[in-house]
Amino acid sequence: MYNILVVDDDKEIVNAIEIYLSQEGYHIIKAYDGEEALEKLKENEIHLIILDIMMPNKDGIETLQEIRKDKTIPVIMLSAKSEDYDKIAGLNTGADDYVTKPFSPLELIARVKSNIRRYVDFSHANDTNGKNKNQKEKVLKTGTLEMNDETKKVMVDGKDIKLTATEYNILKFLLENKGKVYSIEQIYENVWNEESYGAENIIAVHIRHIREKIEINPKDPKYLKVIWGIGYKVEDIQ
Amino acid sequence: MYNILVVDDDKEIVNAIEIYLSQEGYHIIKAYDGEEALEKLKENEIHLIILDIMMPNKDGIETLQEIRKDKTIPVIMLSAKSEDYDKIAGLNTGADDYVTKPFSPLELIARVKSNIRRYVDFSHANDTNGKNKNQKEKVLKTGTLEMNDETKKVMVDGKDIKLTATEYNILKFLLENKGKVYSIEQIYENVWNEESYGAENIIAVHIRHIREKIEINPKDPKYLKVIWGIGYKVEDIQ
DNA sequence: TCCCTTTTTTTAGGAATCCTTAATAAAAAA
DNA sequence: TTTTTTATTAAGGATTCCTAAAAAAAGGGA
Repeated sequence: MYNILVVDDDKEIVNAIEIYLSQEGYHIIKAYDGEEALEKLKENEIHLIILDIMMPNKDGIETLQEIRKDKTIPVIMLSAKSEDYDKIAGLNTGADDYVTKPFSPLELIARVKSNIRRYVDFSHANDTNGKNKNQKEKVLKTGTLEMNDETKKVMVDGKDIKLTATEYNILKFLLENKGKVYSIEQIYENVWNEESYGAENIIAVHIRHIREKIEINPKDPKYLKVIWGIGYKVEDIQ
Repeated sequence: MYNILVVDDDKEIVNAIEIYLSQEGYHIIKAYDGEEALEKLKENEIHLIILDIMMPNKDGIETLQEIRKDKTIPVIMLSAKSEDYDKIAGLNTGADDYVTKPFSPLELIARVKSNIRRYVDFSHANDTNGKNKNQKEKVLKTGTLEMNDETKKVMVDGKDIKLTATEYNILKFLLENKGKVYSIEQIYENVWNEESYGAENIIAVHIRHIREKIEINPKDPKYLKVIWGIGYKVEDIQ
């Protein structure tokens, strides 16, 4: 079975997580600060890490950066509700997912399962060719539209495009899944990490802004297309 | 259908909740304190729990902690007005959601549905073999008719077909069950997720539209056939 | 901290597209 | 032929999407 490293200075939370996840058949290894986490990571074979952001000694973001120097295992960040700055910082430094406290046990379980599945699926899928798919593709591309997720630069026809954070995230999500059609709800839930609740126009507005920036003729989009009654997609162009 | 355990010492509230939720097709099991709740939980297969925080004998938080020792089903906490301390305490001890009293029936129903959708529908689907059973086959096919449910593309003889959302859903339903014959009522109920109520022509109209798009000769359909007096089917062709 | 700028969300109106209804025609069964 | 069932057609009414602009929130610099 899989070993999960749980890192949080709040012992109650660590214990609670242990209860939830061990019921699902995972084996839990605990750490209470960043330093300890790095030690445990060396000593054990870990398949996934749950990492709190606010911690003494070495906080979650620093710890994550250390981890990422030589590991690509999935990391789920834990952050207190309102510190969404941390969310972004965490995600930009290599987290695979995040969960806000207080969190629902089932949500945590779902995310753990999903991240493990993705990780395991990918690592089995590509023994043959040299490229490691665990390292997510950093440059996303369709037609003449390019997005470099490391530098956060977006280009169309070789020209720089300046997107806002939200616009970037929406485009990134659709570009990572180019060709596939997603409903407004799905887009919202994937980009905001929250349940969508009547947030339909928000997407429409951002879509329009993105189109204004990446499309030659926003009224007849080449990349960001609507599938009437179903959702949106980014066209997959060779 | 789903069984919901409702726990509150106020019988009126329990009865009110029963009325709301049974109208939505849920089966309600009642308990009036924490001890009773734990008993009912042992005796029945419960899919979701609605749990009041303030109760005699054993309060909601204690009860929740007991539950969490060996169950991971979704729990929605009920808390009086503004005691948001309880909310947080409840969530940190493993609640998945909470609703404050007084609550609107619609809000409660929405949260129940959302929690069941997120955590119950999917959880049992992929235990046995590697493949997720909920993940239906992505590409549906019969003869030269192909449907890709990820890209929402439909092709006949290699040519793109543009269907509307409803047409797509009808064809998808019949294609997922190719060869089988469904009555107009069954098609309506499966595609609209509502009781069919004399809405017979609707299907006929859509069927005609689909035929116009996918059939060479709509009057003598090759794929979408009528079984006179019984219903429609999509022919299963190798 | 406050102010200014930028970004995000909300609101509202209009436009495009699709769904449903209803009426009639055609086909199959009785 | 009569009855029942399905097919066809066309027009409102309803959805869904687009657009603009203003309000609200977030970010940045003094």
